[in-house]
Amino acid sequence: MEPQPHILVVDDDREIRDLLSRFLERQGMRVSAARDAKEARRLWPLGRYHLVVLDLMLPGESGLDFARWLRAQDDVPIVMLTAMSEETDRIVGLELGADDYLAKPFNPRELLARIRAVLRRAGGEGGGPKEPPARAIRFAGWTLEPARRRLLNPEGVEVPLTGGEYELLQVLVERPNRVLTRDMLMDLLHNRQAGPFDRAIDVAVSRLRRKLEDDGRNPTLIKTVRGGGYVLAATVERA
Amino acid sequence: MEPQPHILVVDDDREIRDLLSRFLERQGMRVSAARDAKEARRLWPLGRYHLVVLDLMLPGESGLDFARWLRAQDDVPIVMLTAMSEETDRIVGLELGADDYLAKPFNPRELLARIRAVLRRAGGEGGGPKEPPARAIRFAGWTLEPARRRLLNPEGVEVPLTGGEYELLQVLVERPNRVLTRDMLMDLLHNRQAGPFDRAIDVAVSRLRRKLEDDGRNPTLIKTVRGGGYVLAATVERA
DNA sequence: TGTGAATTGTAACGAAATGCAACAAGGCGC
DNA sequence: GCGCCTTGTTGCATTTCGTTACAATTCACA
Repeated sequence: MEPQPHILVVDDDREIRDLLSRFLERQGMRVSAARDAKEARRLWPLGRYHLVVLDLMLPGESGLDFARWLRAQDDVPIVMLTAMSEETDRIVGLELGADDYLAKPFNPRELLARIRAVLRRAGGEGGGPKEPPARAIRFAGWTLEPARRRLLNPEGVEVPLTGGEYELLQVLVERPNRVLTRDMLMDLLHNRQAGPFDRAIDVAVSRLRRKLEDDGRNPTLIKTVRGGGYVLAATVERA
Repeated sequence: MEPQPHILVVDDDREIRDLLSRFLERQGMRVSAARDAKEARRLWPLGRYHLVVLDLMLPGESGLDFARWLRAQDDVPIVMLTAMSEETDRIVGLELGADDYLAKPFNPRELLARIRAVLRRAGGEGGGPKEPPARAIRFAGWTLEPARRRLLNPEGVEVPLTGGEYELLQVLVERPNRVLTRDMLMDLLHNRQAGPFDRAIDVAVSRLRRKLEDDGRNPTLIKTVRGGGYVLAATVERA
């Protein structure tokens, strides 16, 4: 296991700084806090931070500007906090390179979960065994190359996949012979819940099937489980 | 065959603990319950649990942390219960190694189904080696391939089965020469009870028989036990 | 053995779930 | 701003499966 993750919290609200410091430290992390971008800039070279929790609404220089500066320094993961729950803000933040986003007021526990998720994704935290194995994955003649994020057909020719199609296939391939409900797929792919009449997953599967040359009327690879979801019906092996 | 699975339920809601205890015990499982992580930790060494049902939202130490601890102890399967809003937690949970999850409020029957699925996937309990690779199953010349979710006739040609037909056949093949009542089949296939005039199973068997070229008037493979149910009359061997 | 009640087999029907083409909204590069 | 690409939505065709109806079979019992 990695030593302690070291977190930098940047927020002008003293109460939040203290709360987060206590809470995250109790969870086994080291925490430093800054009240604004200026102070954060001063702290930055003094420690090796694994992740920055950044309030967007800061006095003086905005959190977005500071995030931009951070990005220029290093690719440290950033989790943004903001009072505005507008989707656009989220987009702006994510485009800027934030790794996740949380609207205020937030549940510390949820922030913790996201911090951990981001750290794990960043490959920090002990290089857990859950890291994306960059090895090629073979199933039913096909090859999925996570390293290159591409799919090769049995003849070894690349079949172009869109981002969404790749993600879906990856999720399926990681759980072969297991029925994945639409809910789960929605969760794993988009972090959101499926509405009652949501057909997005069906359509995504349909599109993926076509690229895999799998006939939806009589599928071989991605089987439908009526009332259940979908299963990858194949044995997968990691090269 | 299998000893009683022993389940540990960790949830702070007394009503849920009681409900699950009663329900799962009625399904032939042994159940222990804990109200929080602390109590669960105390119970852990006292029993050999085959599976843990874990609420993510616990007072004191979070379910996520407890799951992490559990993982460090043992690779016991975990099924998580989550509130709808904890989307991130669900993701983190799965990444952490939970084997499945269910959003609250949940249907006990559905939980039961998932528990069974996870136990089955965990490959016979008792801490045997992991996941016996789903081998092909042969009976009376026919071959059922769980890995590909398909059926081959004695000539080796695939006979397309619908999802329901496949499930039914799988259930039968896993219990050869054993009479399965309609109730049992209904339970195993749909997690629900058969109504008094429920003919769904009969019709399903009829449809499956046709694909297996088994004459309903004089069946060879799937025999009818009047007043009882159905039996797969064949010796099965796993390749 | 004959008779009626139960039970089972299965064709037919229809509600619900799924496949997917067509459309639309938004992102991205120019 | 203007297309191209990606992806969600909608509508409709198709498939699946439960229900119903009725015929065939079995059983109890005279």
